[in-house]
Amino acid sequence: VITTPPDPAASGRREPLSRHRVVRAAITYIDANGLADLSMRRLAATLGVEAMSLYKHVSGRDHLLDAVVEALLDDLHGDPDVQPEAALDWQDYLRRVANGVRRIALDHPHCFPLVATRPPQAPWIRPPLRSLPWIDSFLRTLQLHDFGPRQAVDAYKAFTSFLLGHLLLEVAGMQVPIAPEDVPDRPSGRIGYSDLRGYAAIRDLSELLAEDSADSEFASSLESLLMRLAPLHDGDVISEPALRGV
Amino acid sequence: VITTPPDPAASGRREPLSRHRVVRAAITYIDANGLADLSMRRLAATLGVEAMSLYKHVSGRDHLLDAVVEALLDDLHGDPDVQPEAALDWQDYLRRVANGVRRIALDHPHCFPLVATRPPQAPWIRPPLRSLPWIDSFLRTLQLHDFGPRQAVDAYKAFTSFLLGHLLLEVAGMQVPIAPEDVPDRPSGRIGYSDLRGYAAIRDLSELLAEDSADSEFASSLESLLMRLAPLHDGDVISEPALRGV
DNA sequence: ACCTGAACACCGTTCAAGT
DNA sequence: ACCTGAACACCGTTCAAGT
Repeated sequence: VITTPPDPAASGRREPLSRHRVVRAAITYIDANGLADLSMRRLAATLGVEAMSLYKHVSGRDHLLDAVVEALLDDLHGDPDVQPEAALDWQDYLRRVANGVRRIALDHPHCFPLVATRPPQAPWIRPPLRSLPWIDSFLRTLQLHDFGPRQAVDAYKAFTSFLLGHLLLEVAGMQVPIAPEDVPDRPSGRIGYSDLRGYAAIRDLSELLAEDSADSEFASSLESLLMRLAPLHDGDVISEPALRGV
Repeated sequence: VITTPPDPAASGRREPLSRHRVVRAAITYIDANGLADLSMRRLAATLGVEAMSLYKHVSGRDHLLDAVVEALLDDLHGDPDVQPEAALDWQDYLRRVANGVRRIALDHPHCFPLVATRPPQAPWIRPPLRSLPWIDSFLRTLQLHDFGPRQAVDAYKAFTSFLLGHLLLEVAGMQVPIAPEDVPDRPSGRIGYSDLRGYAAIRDLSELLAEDSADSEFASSLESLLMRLAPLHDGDVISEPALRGV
């Protein structure tokens, strides 16, 4: 279960255990063993230290999990692919951000539920685009591309709903527990073909249901969102229906 | 913290504590005290019983939480508003189901994260439409309204993504913890206006961001999804873009 | 048949004590 | 200054014992 052995006789045995090192170790641990297995005691063991030492750097389990989320978002925010300057137009920018967030989800499937579901620090912060730097550059970039204030905010809302729904379901489809606290293996209670007696519609469509269409689903749903946002931006694409006031 | 007192001298003191009663008590407890506060011991106290008695009926905390989800979905599945026969056409059916699921979310904001994030029992099951009866009637109803097998499944996927993203964010915006395990109150770490120094775009748009547009956002995004699904159904509405193959 | 007391192996977190 | 041992108040879960 332990990922890294306590590092008993490594070179610099007394590396002073910074906050950064604790958070990084947590990400590694979650990626390897799942969120359900993470405890302060076990994480500490990974670092060759006792649980109580962690409290000098993270002030509690909850704050540690928040720090994990922040670290992942900061990594992405620094990615050259998602810099406003890298984008040709606003559609290109949204595609880059969308694919960047999706990369977090696919690279850290055990961590993503945390990004998606940790309670935001303010009611207007919407996962998964949930750090102040992200929200600020997102809004600023759209306005740079001629979105008005209301349009930029509407786009933020629609875009985050889209990302959250798709990516949480994509990660769930990888059979990673979505709920942070969950047990990773549920050998019992798993539904098999034989449980579908009485559910003819499901049985008839079972191959289609099981088909992994996450890639094309994500892409086409994103394009559909871009089309929906276009009339927001300027009236030249489609006049009906407007996003507002339905 | 305790909702219902242990019922010390009520009429039928020896009501025999069925599975149904345990699950119902759990829903009541979560609605009142939040998911974070639910423990087997505390729930038992609510029923005037010791924790160990619960295990005769629910086989563990995880199964109890699954049973809560199932109960909420079963309630909705029995609602006359969402019966296939009640719907005028497929758009009307999807609107009814969407609003039904939204009602669960708004009536039980502390429970909904469970519906959204409990690991599904099979990879092709997509929260929040996650019970076999629901999936079966959903697919059957769409096919009744001339959706082909592939179109029905695509609609299931797009519809669930839409519901999950919107409703999870709407509930989060009510400041209910999204993550099942979380502490409900975080007095520290809450972002206020003064923390926005350096984030001019956020500060400029703060009233728009804080505006509660959940109703219109849900409605207009739903209409947008219906438009997107229409060409799937038959070619008569819009020819471009098709959902598939983008 | 139904419920419970006591116990087990864990948690997160605290604080005075060690080095 | 940094880490730890021991302790506290909890968990979920088990099992033999009570009624």
